[in-house]
Amino acid sequence: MIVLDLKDARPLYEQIVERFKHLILCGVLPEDEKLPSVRNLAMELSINPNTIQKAYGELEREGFIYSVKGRGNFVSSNHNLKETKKEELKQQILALVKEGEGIGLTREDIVTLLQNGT
Amino acid sequence: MIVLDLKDARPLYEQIVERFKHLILCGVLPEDEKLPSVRNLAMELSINPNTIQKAYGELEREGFIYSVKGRGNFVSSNHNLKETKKEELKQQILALVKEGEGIGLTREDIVTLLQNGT
DNA sequence: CTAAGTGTACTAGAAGTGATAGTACACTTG
DNA sequence: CAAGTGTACTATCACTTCTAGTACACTTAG
Repeated sequence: MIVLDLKDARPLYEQIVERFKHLILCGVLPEDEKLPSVRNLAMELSINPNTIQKAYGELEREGFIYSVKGRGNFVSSNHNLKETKKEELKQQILALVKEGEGIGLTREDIVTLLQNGT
Repeated sequence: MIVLDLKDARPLYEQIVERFKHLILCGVLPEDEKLPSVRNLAMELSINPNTIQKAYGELEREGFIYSVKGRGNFVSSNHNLKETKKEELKQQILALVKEGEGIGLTREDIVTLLQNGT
């Protein structure tokens, strides 16, 4: 379910966070689905349980999952998360487009890009 | 000319590199313009000369500037750099759009975004 | 030629972050 | 009760960033 890239410059816990965010936003992990336990996932990925805990802590802080002592971590409702993520993506795209305008990349170029991928 | 954000999570040398890249790509710094000397800029920014040297080394490695011993660092020709940067931006935008499609962000949404900024 | 300014290279150390290792405790479930 | 779970804590190692200081070769202005 989770794949790590040790050659990636980003920290392991960050990769785990991002991977779970994606799985949750795309609906692969439905609401109230139980995530792998801290110790299980650590075993599976051959990394330290503390690293998983750090990732889960971050996911909880950002509202993607909720945690129940003694039972496990579970997926939160993802409707609001989706809308937030959509807005975030739009702002990121807009920022890139604006950066491009400074060096001669037109909005027509972008529309063309969206149409045929070049 | 260069402004540092100490609260930024990114390393100082990386901020310097990005700032100069922007100034060069946008034409603020024309071809063969002389950059501030390592020691001068370090003084001005109140940071260590080694940090400037690291930034200049990176800019040279990436072809944005060239260095002449005893004289200084100078801006390279920026035509190819611009084209490369444009392609890079287009790929980044495309990647974000594809990510958005997975959670229900349509290409029409993007076109609307480009038209009126929302 | 000399002095000042320049790029470059190197070592050393402080501080912060990421990851590991190990332990401990409270809670839930079977 | 036993096993599995989340959580918290300390200690340690490795790596990166940044600073500090030194040294040397080159170019230019005087």
